Amino acid sequence: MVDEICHICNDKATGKHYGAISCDGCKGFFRRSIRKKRSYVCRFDHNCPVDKNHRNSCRACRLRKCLIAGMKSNAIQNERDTIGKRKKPLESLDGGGPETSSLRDLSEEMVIELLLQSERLCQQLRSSVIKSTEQVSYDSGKTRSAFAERFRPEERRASIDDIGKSIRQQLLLLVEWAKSLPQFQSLTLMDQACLLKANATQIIVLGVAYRSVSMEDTICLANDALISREHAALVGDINCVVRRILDELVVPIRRLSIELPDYVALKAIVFFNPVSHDVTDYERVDGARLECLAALEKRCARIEEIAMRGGSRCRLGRLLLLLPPLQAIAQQLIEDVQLAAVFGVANVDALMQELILQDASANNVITTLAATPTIPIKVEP
Amino acid sequence: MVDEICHICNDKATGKHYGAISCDGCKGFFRRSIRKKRSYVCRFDHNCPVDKNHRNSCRACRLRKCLIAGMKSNAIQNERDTIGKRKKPLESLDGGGPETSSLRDLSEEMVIELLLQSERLCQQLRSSVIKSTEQVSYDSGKTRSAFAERFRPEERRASIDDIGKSIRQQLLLLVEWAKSLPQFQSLTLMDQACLLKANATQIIVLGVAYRSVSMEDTICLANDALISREHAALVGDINCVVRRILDELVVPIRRLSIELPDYVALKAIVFFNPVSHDVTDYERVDGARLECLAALEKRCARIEEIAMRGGSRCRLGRLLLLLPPLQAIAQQLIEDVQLAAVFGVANVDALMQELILQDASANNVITTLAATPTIPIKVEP
DNA sequence: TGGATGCGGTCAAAGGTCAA
DNA sequence: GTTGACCTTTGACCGCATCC
Repeated sequence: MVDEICHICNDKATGKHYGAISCDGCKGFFRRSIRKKRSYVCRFDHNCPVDKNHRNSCRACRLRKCLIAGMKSNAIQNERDTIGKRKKPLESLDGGGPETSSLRDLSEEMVIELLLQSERLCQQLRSSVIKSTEQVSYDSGKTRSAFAERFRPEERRASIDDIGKSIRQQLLLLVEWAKSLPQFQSLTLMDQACLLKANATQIIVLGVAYRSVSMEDTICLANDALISREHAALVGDINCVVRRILDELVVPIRRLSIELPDYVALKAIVFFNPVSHDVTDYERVDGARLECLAALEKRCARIEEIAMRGGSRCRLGRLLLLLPPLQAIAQQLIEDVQLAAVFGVANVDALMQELILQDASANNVITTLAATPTIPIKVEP
Repeated sequence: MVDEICHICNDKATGKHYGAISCDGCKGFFRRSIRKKRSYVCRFDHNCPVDKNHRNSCRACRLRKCLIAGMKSNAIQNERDTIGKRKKPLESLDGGGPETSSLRDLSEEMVIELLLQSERLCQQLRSSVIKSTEQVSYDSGKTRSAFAERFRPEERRASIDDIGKSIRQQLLLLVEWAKSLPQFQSLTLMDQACLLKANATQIIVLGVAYRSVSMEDTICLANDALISREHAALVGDINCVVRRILDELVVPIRRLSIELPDYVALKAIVFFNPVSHDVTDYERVDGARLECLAALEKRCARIEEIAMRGGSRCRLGRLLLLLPPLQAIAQQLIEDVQLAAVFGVANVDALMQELILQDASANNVITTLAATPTIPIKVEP
C-alpha cells in the first residue's frame, strides 16, 4: 500500500474503494449515498473543509469530494444477500435498471458541480480583470484605492462609460464561460455562435441581478460599479431597466434565497435554449437544458425536503418563473443599447454589435470560439 | 446488555455512551453541556441526589456524576450535517392528522377544477360569438357554411382584418375569464386592470398556440381563421410572430402533449404575475400564482409517476420554460401592432389601445370590470 | 494455498429531531 | 431555552470472491 491517506478526508486509508484511495468512513458514506440515491444540499458556500474531524459536517461537500477524488457510482454493486439473517426472496431485475439510475443520479450532482467549476473560473477571471483595469472612470473623476471603493459605495457610482465597459467585459467572460462547458463544446461552431447571440443579454442581466442580491436597492455591474435606483432615475435611458432588474429580479431572488448552485443552473438553462434563433441541433441543446433542469429539480426537491415548513414551496417553479421577466428586461436593454448606438451615446464595439444587437451579418465570434482561450482578458478603454 | 441501569441516575440505560453506561437523558445532557461549553454552579452542597426524578434539579451535580461515571468529553464529536425530517409519531386516534394533507390535495385538485370551469365558460362564449358573427371576412370574400369552413382550411385563411377582429374578441373574453376567477375578484380594481394590461397579449398568444397544436404548421386564430407558415411569409408584418409561435410554442407544446388542465394552469400562472407593472398587492397576486403553480406541480408529479420511464421527465420545468418565449413573442406582437397602428393599417379600438398597447392613460377597462358581464353569457344545460 | 485486494454487510455508538 | 424518547448515520470490523 503506497498511499495511506484518504484522498477525501486525509484520514488513514484502508485501500482503494470505488476508484479512490479512501478510508472506511468515506467508503461507507459513498456507498450509502449512491444506494439510497441521496442528493445533499450544502448550507454554506460549497467549499466546506472535509477532513477527519469535519467530514460529517456537510454531506454535500463530502460527496462532492468523493466524486472529485474519482469515486465511481457504477462501482457500487447491487445489494447482496443479508449475511446474518434470513434472506429475502430475490427478484430478478430486468434490464440493468439500478446501474443506469445510479449513474443518472450521479450525473445530476456532477452537472451542478461542473457548472460551479466554470463559474469559479469566470469569477477568477473577472477578479483579475477588475484588478488589472482598476482605473475605471467614476463620476467623481478621482481614482480611489480599492479599499475605499469597496467600502464607500457612493464612490463607485457608475458612469455611462462604465455600463458599456462592463457589458463588453461580461461578453468576453461569457464566451470563455460557454467554451468551458462540455455540452457547449459538442455543438457545431454555428450553433455555438447562435446560442451566444440569442442569449448573451439575458445571461448578463441575470449576472447583474444575482450579483446585486446583497445590495440595497442598487445594482452592481460586472466591474463593481454601482447604480442605485435614485441614480438611475436621473439617467433616463437606463432608468427603466434598472428599476425592473431591482423589482422583478433582485427582490424575488432575495426572497428565494438563491445560492450559487441555483444561479449557475438557471444560467445554463437560459443559455441552452433550444429554440434560439437559427439553432440547428435542437435535440442536443434541449438535451443540455434538460440535464441542467433535472439537476436543478433534484436540488430543489432536496431543499424542500430539508426546509419542510419554510417558505420554500414550489422552489423549482419559482426559480423558473424568474425567466420571463429576465427575457423581457433583456429585450428592453437591447432596445436601449440600440438607441444609444444610433445616437452615438454609447461606444459599441464589434462584440456588442454581434451579441447584444444580434447583428446577423457579423460572425466574428466564430473566430473567437475556434481560437484558444483569449485569457488573459484585457479591457482597455 | 448486561448492565441495564444508568450509572448516573439509575434510570434504564440504553447502552454505553461516551464511555459510561447511561440513559438517553444523561447522554443528551452530557452532549449538550460539552458542545455548548456550559459550566454549572451548584447552589447547594455539591452532593445533590441525582436520580430519575431529581436529575434535572442540579445541573452541576448531574454533570459531575457523568464525569465520575466515566463519560469522556473527547468522545463528543463535531456538529454534523442536518438530517432529514423525523417521521410523525403515529397518531393512533382519528384526529385531524391525515386530513390536513388530503385537504390540501383537494384544494390543489380544486384549483385546476375551477380554472377548467372558467375555461369552459369562455369556450362557450367564444363559440356563441363565432356563431353570432359568422360573417368574418375571409380572403375569398365569400361566406361559407360552418361545415365547409371547418373542413376546408384553405377557405379559412385569415385576412389582416381577421387578426384585429380575433384580438378584439379575445380581449373581451379575457376580461370575462379574469372576472370569473375568485383570486382575481379579491384584488382591487386598479390591480385587476394592471394584470390585464400587463399580461393580455401573452394570454392571447398562449391561447393561439394551444389552439394550434393539432394543425400542421398553421396557427388558428380565435375566430377559427387560419394562418399557415407559408401564408405568413407573404405577409411580412406578421411573418416573424407566426413563425415564432409555431417554432417556439406549438412544437414544444406538442412534444409535451399538453392537455387542457396544463394549459389552464399555465395561463393562470402567466396572468397572476406579481411583478406586473404598477401592481400594488404583490403578496396576493403571488399567492394566486403559487396556488396555480402548486396545482400544476402536483399534476406533473402524478403524470411522471404514472408514465415512469416515458419522456415525461421534468414536465413542470419544461412547461414553465415555455413562458420566456411566450413573453418574447408577446412583446414582438405588441410592437407589430404598434407599428400597424402608427401606419393606420390596423383598426385599433379602445380596448386594444389599452390592453395590447398598454396605454397608461386609458382606464376604460376599469369600468368594464366593475360592470356586469359585457357579453350575453348563456350557460344553460 | 495463501495473502492482498475490494466488493459486500453489520450494529454499537455516535449523531439529530422536536413535542412537551 | 432545555429535556429525553425516538430515529438516522457513521465507521470499525468482518465475510466472501477473485486474482496473482
